[in-house]
Amino acid sequence: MRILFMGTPDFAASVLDRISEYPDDTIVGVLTQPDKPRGRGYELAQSAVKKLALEKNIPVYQPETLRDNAFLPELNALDPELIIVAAYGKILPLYVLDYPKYGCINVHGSLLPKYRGAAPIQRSIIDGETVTGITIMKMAKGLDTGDMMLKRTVEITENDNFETLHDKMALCARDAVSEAIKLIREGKDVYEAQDDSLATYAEKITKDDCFIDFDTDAKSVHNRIRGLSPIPLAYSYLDSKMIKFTSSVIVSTDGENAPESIGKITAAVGDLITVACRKGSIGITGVLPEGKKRMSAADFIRGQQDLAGKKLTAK
RNA sequence: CGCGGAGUGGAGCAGUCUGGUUAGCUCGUCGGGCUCAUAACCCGGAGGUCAGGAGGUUCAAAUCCCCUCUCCGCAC
Repeated sequence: MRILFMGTPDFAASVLDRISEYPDDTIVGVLTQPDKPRGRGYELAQSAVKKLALEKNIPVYQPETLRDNAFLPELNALDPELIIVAAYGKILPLYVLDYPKYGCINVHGSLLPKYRGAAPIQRSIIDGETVTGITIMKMAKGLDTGDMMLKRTVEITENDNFETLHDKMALCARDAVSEAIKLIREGKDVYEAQDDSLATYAEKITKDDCFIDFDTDAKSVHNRIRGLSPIPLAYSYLDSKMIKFTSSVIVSTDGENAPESIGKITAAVGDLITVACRKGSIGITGVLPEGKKRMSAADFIRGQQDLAGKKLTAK
């Protein structure tokens, strides 16, 4: 089958890595987001998918826009029979969706119709979910609203963070996609409509999402920290400097704390910085201070004086 | 040339603004002691050309000036 792949981040690259190995299929091309000046010094950065595609000598296309038939000439030339989309980051116009004989298949990182949108993996951890999964669906006009073809569940353990869950999801996604391709090839693909009334949305993670409000229970704080680790990382401010948290443990879930002590560092001993939440307290085990490198709580404590008693604040 | 922080014994930091005795702290490490025992405690030791430049200023530079390299945070 002639397959056109569309995707951008790591998650998508993992899927591409798998399907590009199948002898029965040919990846005729890859669409990914254009290189953009990113990072310190505004250096041009290539997407994970682009890097992989270049390694595998797959033609890469990086159109700024697909609208107004902008990609139609290339589409005609590539003539894909199936389009597979995984976190591409652009809306596909109808002329693209309708082109391939077998349609456009999307790999999404949640059990739809829950967590439609850009950041399902992070959001599911932040919300404290214990199960999530991969859904393969036929793409429709709306955002992640298409009819579903197959689902695979993935367990979220208490110690999963964005990275570990992401990796599990990526592995699962590769399997799901290859199975989907097989079903399509055999004509055994069947679809089920989503129940829109159960839909929830996992919006893109913003800076506001990363700020930790300790005025909540310890578990929520922990979920936020792990859901955003190792990137972009949850943060707060200590002595007017930003400090991010790379990992944490729940110290206690009980005990209401007085409003004035919320966010206060109650202890900084060994490898644990204990912070009071509204309910219970959280133990920070890894930090990234502004201008510094990632380090363990123990290292941070060593270099600080009188950590205990200080307060984590909003700016 | 987007903004900013930082390079000091193995680790994390202080000292730099207001140059000047043996470069300090919390750990780690090595040796010894105490102890039924210990990651605890006590004593002692090793380990640094203060990122680099046979640069500049000075009687004197980790500290002030210049150049290079590297790392990092923000923003995008």
